[in-house]
Amino acid sequence: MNPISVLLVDDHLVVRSGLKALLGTQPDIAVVAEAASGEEALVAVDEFSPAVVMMDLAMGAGMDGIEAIKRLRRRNSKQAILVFTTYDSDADIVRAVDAGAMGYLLKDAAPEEIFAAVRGAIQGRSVMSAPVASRLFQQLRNPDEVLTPREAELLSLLIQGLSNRELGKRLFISEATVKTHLAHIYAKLGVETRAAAIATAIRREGMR
Amino acid sequence: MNPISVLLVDDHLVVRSGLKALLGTQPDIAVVAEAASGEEALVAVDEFSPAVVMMDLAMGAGMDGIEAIKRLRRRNSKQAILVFTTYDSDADIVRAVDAGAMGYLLKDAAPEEIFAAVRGAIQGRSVMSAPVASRLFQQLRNPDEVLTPREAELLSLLIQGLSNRELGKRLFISEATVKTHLAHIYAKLGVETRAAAIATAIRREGMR
DNA sequence: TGGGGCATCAGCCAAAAGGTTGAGAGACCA
DNA sequence: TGGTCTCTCAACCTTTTGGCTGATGCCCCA
Repeated sequence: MNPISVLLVDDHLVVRSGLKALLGTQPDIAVVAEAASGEEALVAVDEFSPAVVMMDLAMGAGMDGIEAIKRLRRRNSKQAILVFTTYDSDADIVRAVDAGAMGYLLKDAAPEEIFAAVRGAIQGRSVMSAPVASRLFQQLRNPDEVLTPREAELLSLLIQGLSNRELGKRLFISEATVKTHLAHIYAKLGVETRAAAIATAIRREGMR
Repeated sequence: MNPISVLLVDDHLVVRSGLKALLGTQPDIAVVAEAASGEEALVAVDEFSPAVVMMDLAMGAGMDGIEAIKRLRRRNSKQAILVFTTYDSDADIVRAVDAGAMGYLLKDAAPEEIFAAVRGAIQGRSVMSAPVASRLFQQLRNPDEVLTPREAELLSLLIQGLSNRELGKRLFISEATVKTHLAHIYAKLGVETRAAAIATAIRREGMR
């Protein structure tokens, strides 16, 4: 049986070589190529046709991981794509799955978890880190936590640091309405203050 | 000549093993121990007395890198401490240098840069990544905008969404003092509200 | 046709945050 | 030794925010 060929995509050299060293301990897994950006990843896939692509999402410059996943998917290529990243933001998870990722691993995952994900990927099994899975389940269980379009619009201005008065002017609504929306947003985000909402939104939701 | 003994501190296994593999290519550098948290780092320093400690700042749980650096410094230990982290926020840099770090490297640094930093560290030379250096230079040009260590510490908690009361409790100071610090931070960041400060800090400073 | 969700607004009150001024203690440095 | 910086705290006042209740109009859809 041939070993499973893997392409590593991460802009950090140390992460790539760490992952390579780790995967190298498994006889049935072989790292055949590395890439430091989305662009490089596309080229490497063409050249090496790996069975599995392990992809970081946040790449320093150029094409990010999500975009790279989308482009790979658009080619009808048969690689299984695993996201391997540091953060488990709801927005990132949703976007990655939507783009066509097969699994979602966090960088602090145990080695066995990583091996299992690679082996599972080529069999069409979806493996994800526990925190990631629990976030997904939570979203399924609590659909009420989804922001309405107007709330999302307000939130996107809120995280710019605007006051209630400014939000009202910008959205052509009264301060009272702003406060109503904010109360709903806080409830959905599970916070009590505007400061926490901003912090949570920027981090957890990946908003900028 | 004995090789330079190095302790790696990072909560991510792949980063540790990547860094270990990288440093292993240099005959004059030897990784003698690894730690996954601040607590482990303190124990490992006692046990192995490394010449250089490479420390991540954001540790998943428990004591963070800054606190670990402070405690090492308090012991009069002679280790040179290098920060090795993903982000180059002004506040983190200020806090790390203040805590007693010898150098500040980013995880996407070139191997040569990392080797040079380790070798420089034991000679008392301070080596830092280019983006970090340029931030420091910019701070030198605009000294009025540089946060003091205490302000940086406060800001790092502020962007977690804490209230004034919580900030006070966490830092063992009164709310009055918190408000004084906040006023100074706002002035330095060029904002007027806490919301804007959080938004600015997270974006401009790359803070998380 | 009657809910239900969404967006809008008002008023009231309590809590939190922000602006200002002033001040003391300790560190550092010229 | 005097000046400057940092960190600490207080009192006072204004503005902003948050919590609550209740209400209207609209649209969709069962």
